[in-house]
Formats: sequence, structure tokens, C-alpha cells
Amino acid sequence: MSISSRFAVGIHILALIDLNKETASSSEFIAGSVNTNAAVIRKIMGMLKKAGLIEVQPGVAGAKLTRELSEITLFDIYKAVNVVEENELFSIHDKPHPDCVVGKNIQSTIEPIFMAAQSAMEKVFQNLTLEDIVKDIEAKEHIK
Amino acid sequence: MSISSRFAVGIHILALIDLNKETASSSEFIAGSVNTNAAVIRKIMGMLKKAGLIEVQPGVAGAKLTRELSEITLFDIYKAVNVVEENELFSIHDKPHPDCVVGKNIQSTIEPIFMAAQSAMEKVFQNLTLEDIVKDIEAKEHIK
DNA sequence: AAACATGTAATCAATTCAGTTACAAGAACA
DNA sequence: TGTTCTTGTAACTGAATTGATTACATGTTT
Repeated sequence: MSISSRFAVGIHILALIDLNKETASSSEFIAGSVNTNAAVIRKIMGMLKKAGLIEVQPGVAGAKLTRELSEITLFDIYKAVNVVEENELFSIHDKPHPDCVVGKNIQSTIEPIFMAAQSAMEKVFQNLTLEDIVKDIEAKEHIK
Repeated sequence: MSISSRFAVGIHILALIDLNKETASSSEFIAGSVNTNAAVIRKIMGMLKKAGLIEVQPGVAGAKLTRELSEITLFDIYKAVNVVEENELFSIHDKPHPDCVVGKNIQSTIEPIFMAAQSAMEKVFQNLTLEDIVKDIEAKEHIK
């Protein structure tokens, strides 16, 4: 099991749009940097657009961020690319036997725990923005 | 995407073994409570056995916990049933283009963040034991 | 009109999951 | 002993998801 790389690719796309903002980043260009097919990029960019993170126009190359880097959290991207449904990171077997002490109660016992675990994970992304990503990339460049 | 229900089933199995400890819990019996096939239960019990959480003997019905309830964390179960590999909850696209500022650095920038998110999630399970689960189930029974 | 862009649908191979069947091998007991 | 019940495992299935790919309609620019 592994969470789709759409999330990582989404971050990559947005960071690239920003760092390359003097020239328009076509889906073909981004695909080259990510190392995948342009259609894959366009599909993910469609999700980012739908979430209101970027502006793209059909037929015209390049996309623009709709907000400041510091106003886009990793959680925004995470939600945009739809890698994990709300409260469904962990799946629970359904219809456990209702006549059994454990079967009767296990779901309501486990559910809040799974939700807490998912929330703890998502909180990490809520506390980080694209600005952190871009600054980290820039810092690495300056060292070299 | 969703993490395998093996985790939830593993918790169910162990709680049931404990709450039903006067009588032996065969895989058939447990399967009835979980509402699945006995072979599925035996496969998961094999994982729990391999992780040293239970003792089972081929041919003889019933399994026993090897430790106190309070000594078995949900994280132990999580690891036992192998639902998420170490540091691989999130996947990152590989071979991003090395000549691109973003492509060159994105992996090393994102990796520690993904690891931190996974750790935050796992920590929730490290801080809970089977005792918490069993007590919660018992409490629900007493209210009714 | 030609060239280039995005949007989107369809298809494909690979992987994973859970369920199912089947059967070998161990254990218990009449 | 031999019947019966158990665990341990392998093999197979259908469903779902992922990422890649191809194709093409549509929009934009010159």
C-alpha cells in the first residue's frame, strides 16, 4: 500500500510553476521535469485548477498560482489531488457479527483512533506551505 | 487509496482472543465474528504469530496472547500485519529530471516531510495498547 | 490556415486486496 | 487405529487503483 505519487507530483508542479515564473511552463515542459507523460501532468493540473490553486487557460501555455506561496499549504495540495478520502485512510472490515461482544463494538472503538491517526498525519501538511518547499530547494541550490 | 483492513482485523482478532479466553477461539469462530473467510483469519494470525504476539499450534484450536494486553501496542499490530512499509506511506515519482532546479532537489526536500507525516500517524498507535481497546469494548457493554 | 496549447476520454499492464477453494499435516479422542 | 477437527499454505479469482500512453476535440496565437 502506498499513497499515490500524485501528491508529490502536485508539489513538484506548483514549485516548478513558481521557480520558472519568468517563462510559461507548458504541460510538456513540466512533464520533462517530473519525468512522466504530459497527459498525466494535465490531469493533475486539472485537479489543482479545480481546487483553485492555479489558473490555467485552455490553449494557452503556462499556469499561474492564485495565491502567495505562503498561502498554499501542503494540505491544500493533498486535498486537491485527492489521494486520501476524508476519514478513510484506514479501512475497517464491515458487517462484523452483531451478536459478538467484539463484533458489535469494534467499529465504533477503532474508528476514532483511525481518525486521530489520520489527523495527526494531515496536521503535518497543514503546517507547511509551498514557501517552505521553494525556500528549501533554493537553499540547496545556493550551497552547490 | 486505503490502508488494508488487515490492521483492523488484526486488532479484532487479538481483542477477541482475550475477551473469549475461557474457550478456545478457532479460526472458524473468529471468522464468524469478523465476517470473513477462515483462511483470511489464518493468514493474518500467521502474521501475528510471526511477530510474536500470539502462540498458535498447528492442529490445535485457539491461540494465546504472549504478553499482557497493556504490553501490546496498536503499533505492534500495525507492524505485524504489514500494511505500510517503513517510510513508504507516500510514494514519490522517481527519476525527476536532474538538470532542472526542481527535479534535482524535489525528492530530498519532500522525503523528510513525508517521513514526518508518517511518523506522526504511527505515533498515535504507539501510544495505545490492546488494553485500551478491550476496556473500551467492555465499557460499552456495561452501559447497555 | 498552421502550429501549438489544454482538456479529456479510452485503453493497457501491473499491483494489491479480500474472498474462496483445496489440501497437506498436526492433534485429539473414541 | 482411524475419524474428525484443527492450522498452515498455495493457487486462483474478481474488483479496484495506479501511472503511462494514445488519440483527439477544442481553444489560442500568429
